[in-house]
Parts: sequence; structure tokens; C-alpha cells
Amino acid sequence: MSTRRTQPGRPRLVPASTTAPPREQVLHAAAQLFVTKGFSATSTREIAEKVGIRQASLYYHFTGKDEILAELLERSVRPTVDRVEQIEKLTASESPETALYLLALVDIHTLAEAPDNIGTLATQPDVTSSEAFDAFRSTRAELADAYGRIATRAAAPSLAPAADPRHLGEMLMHLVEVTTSLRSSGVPIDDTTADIIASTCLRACGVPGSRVAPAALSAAALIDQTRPVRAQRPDRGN
Amino acid sequence: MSTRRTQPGRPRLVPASTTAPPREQVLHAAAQLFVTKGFSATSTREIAEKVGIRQASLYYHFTGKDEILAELLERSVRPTVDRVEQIEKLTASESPETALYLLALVDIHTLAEAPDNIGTLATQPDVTSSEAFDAFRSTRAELADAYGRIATRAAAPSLAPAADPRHLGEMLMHLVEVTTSLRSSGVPIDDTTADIIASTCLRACGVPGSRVAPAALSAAALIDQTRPVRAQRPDRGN
DNA sequence: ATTATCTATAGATCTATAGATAATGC
DNA sequence: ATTATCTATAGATCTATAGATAATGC
Repeated sequence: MSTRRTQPGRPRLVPASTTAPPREQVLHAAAQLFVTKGFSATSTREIAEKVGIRQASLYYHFTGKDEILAELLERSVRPTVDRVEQIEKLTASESPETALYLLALVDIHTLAEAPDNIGTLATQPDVTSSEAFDAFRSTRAELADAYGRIATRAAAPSLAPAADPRHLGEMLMHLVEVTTSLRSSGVPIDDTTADIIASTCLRACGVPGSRVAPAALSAAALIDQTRPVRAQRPDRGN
Repeated sequence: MSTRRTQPGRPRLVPASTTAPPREQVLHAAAQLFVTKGFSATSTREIAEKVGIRQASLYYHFTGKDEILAELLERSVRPTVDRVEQIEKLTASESPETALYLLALVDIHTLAEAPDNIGTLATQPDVTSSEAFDAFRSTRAELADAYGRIATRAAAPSLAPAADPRHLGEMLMHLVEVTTSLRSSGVPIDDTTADIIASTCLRACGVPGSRVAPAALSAAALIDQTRPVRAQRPDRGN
């Protein structure tokens, strides 16, 4: 009965096809275009058209095109980064390869579930070259450091070339990105696929085959306990 | 004595700093910009400025920006594709994992030696979305097919998710691209690094650890015999 | 005559701002 | 009054073409 017939604000020329907040509609449309055509090749006009609003109306929700991408980038890493602390706590008394396996699993899951496969945005050259995304690069560096830190403990001494933890972290992040690449090719990222990717991370670090399966088992037992540490919503009952 | 003082054609406002053919100068400048900023974010004016010519002068050498990228893309895969036939011949009587290892080694070498790290261009979204690069995508698909064909023979039956040879090929190409990613991070791609990456390909296919080292040995013995089949220059003495 | 540049510019964008308008909320 | 859109447009690009110019080659 008390249902609003319309929203505040001037009505759109093309009525919205969804009830999602307009800001989310913009993010969704932009994500699809950025992922398929690339950031620089996508015009604000195209985004607006996809949403069903006028180009200028975007600027009511965002200060510019950069801010749209910045928000999408942030969302593509935030879920994993917020779980890193918890992962390290949970695996403090486990083998180092279990810690790496768990981090990889969580990250693969994030990339597999991210709307519109926005995990692919991180490697677009626009992102790595413009200062507008410094905040994201800093967040991502945090994740690369975690990969490097954890993997260095697990890595075989034979891994001289990637001995620098930072390089090792970058390599592993690239490996895990195969998740987004498979998603683009239409491969469903189920538990088996995730295990193959995570195992590949361990093997790429030189972990002997005999230690991979135990790490997989231990990590699987812990994954349900990886709750985000930051950005947790306050309890409903407060 | 017979050295020309100048070249035909109107002199440049800024004299060339190299004797390389102008077309190559353009490709080199464009490659650097495309790789760092991305194709769409790079203007023809920037390319021209880097070369030291006027923006319009680019169009004497290329029909447009697309043609510059198309040529760079072609060069980034051609060396490997031209060796695929020879690789399959050489390994016809070897184990399937030796064939895969050799293909990976050759590809890693191509990516490691490609000027300006142009191997990174293939995954830019501009490339995958515009029809202007259909020829390249077709060449690249040929390579993906080879990866898929060879890897399917080497893969363990446990690899159900990537059972489709095409998907398996895509996955392996993504893995090998870590070469360009490491290059960007400043890691030198020496023989040891190449072996780590190639071994990771085998392990990602589920090849047991005990069969990796023998494959690496066999492949190393064959790599010097991988001469391109297509595009070979005619003998000097003809 | 041929080659390789130059100058000038048309036409098509594209981003972002200014200010009007049409809803609801109070 | 507030919200969320709209219309209109300034100013800054950016790509590609037309045609002039300054070298060498024959």
C-alpha cells in the first residue's frame, strides 16, 4: 500500500529496467564496457546509453570517468585484501604452503565471483599508467606483498630467479589471474578448477608434489573461517 | 666515399637520432607507448612526437593507427607460430610432455626477446574487441590450437575442467604470458626462469613431477633445431 | 620524377560544466 | 527543499586528408 509509485528526481526518458540504485546501474554498465572494450576506448556516452540516461547525468553520481573505474578496481581486490589478515592468523601454526594455498583459494574465489569479471581491469595499461588509480595500486601492492611474504616461506630454495619476494608475489598474482582468463573463455570456475589453479601456484614455487595435496586439504578445512577483518558491517542488533 | 650525406625526401624539423628506417622508428615509438599507456590512450600525435616527426607524417608510412598496432601484434606471435610445424615434427617420436615443454620454451623465448615487450599487447581489450585485428586473432588462434592439441596429449585425465583443448590452450598461453609480466617487473628471463615457467605449464596440465625433468632435458636438446618453416629468407647465393 | 617530410585544417568526437526541469518530501 | 534527471554547449582534443615543399635520383 505504501509503495512509492515513482522515485524523487526528474523521471528518465527511458525508465529504469531494474530497481537497483542508479549508482550501481552505472557501475554495472561501465564494468561491462570497460572489461570488453577497455577503459580508454569506452566513452561516457556509451556508459550512459547502456544505463538509459543522458551522458551528463553520470556526473551527478561520479566526479568523472576515472572515479567509476577507481570504484570498480577497488571492488575487485577488496574482498581478498580484507581477508589477508585472517588468513595469516588461521595458518600461523600450519605449513607455509597451506597458507599460500589458502590465500590463492580466497583470491580465486573473489575473482570468480566478482560481477562482470572486473578482475580483468587491474592489468589494463590505463590503470597502471594513470595517477588517478594510485589508491588502487597501493591496495593491490598490499596484496602482492602478502603473496610475496607467504610464498617466500613456502618456496623451494631452487627458485633463485624469483627470489625477490615482490617478484614472486607478482608472478603468483599473474598465475591466479588465469581465473579471469578462463571465465572470459566460458569455463566455469568450480571447486575443481580452483584447486588446479591453487596447486599450480604451489608447484610454480617449487613445492614438491608430495606436499601439495596435504596443503590443499588443510586449506579447504580453513576456508570457511576466512571472514573479512576490515569493512565488516556493524551488528544488526546495536 | 660514396656515403650519402642526406636521405631523399624533405628533411625533418628534428633530425633522426638513429639510422633505422623511418617505418621502424614509428613502430618502436608506438610500441613503447602502446605497451605502457595502452592503444586507445595513445594518440598519433604522441607517437609522432616521440619519433620526431609531425603527426600527419605517420600516414605516409601507415594507413592509420590500427595498422601500426596490427604490425606489432603480428611480430609478437610470428616467430613462435613459424616454428610450430617444426616443433611437432621434431617431437613426433618424443613424449607428449616433451613437445609441450619445447613449445613453451620457444614461446617464452619469443616473448623474452620481442622488442619493447610487445607480447603484452595481445591481451589489451582494444585488440580483442576491434575487427581491425582479425588477422592477428586468427594467427593467435592458430597458436592456441597448437597449445591445446599438444597439451591435450600430455595432460592427465584428472584435468576435466580444462578438458576442452581450446580452453587448455588458452590457459597455457596465459601461463606463458607471465614472461611478459616478469619482464615488466624487471626480472631477467634467463634459461633458469624459462625452465621454471615451462615446467609450470607441464605441472598445470597434471604431468607428474617425475616426468617433468626428463621432458626438460629432451626439449633442451631439440631447441636449437627449431628453425622457422614459413617466412624463411631465400639463400644468399641464389 | 620520386621520396619523405611539412603546414593547415575539416569533421568527428569526447569530457565536463551550467543551468533548467520534474519528480518527491516536509 | 531536495533529488535526479534533462538540455545545451564550451573547449579540448583526435584522426585523417589535401596539398605544398625540400631533399635525392636519373
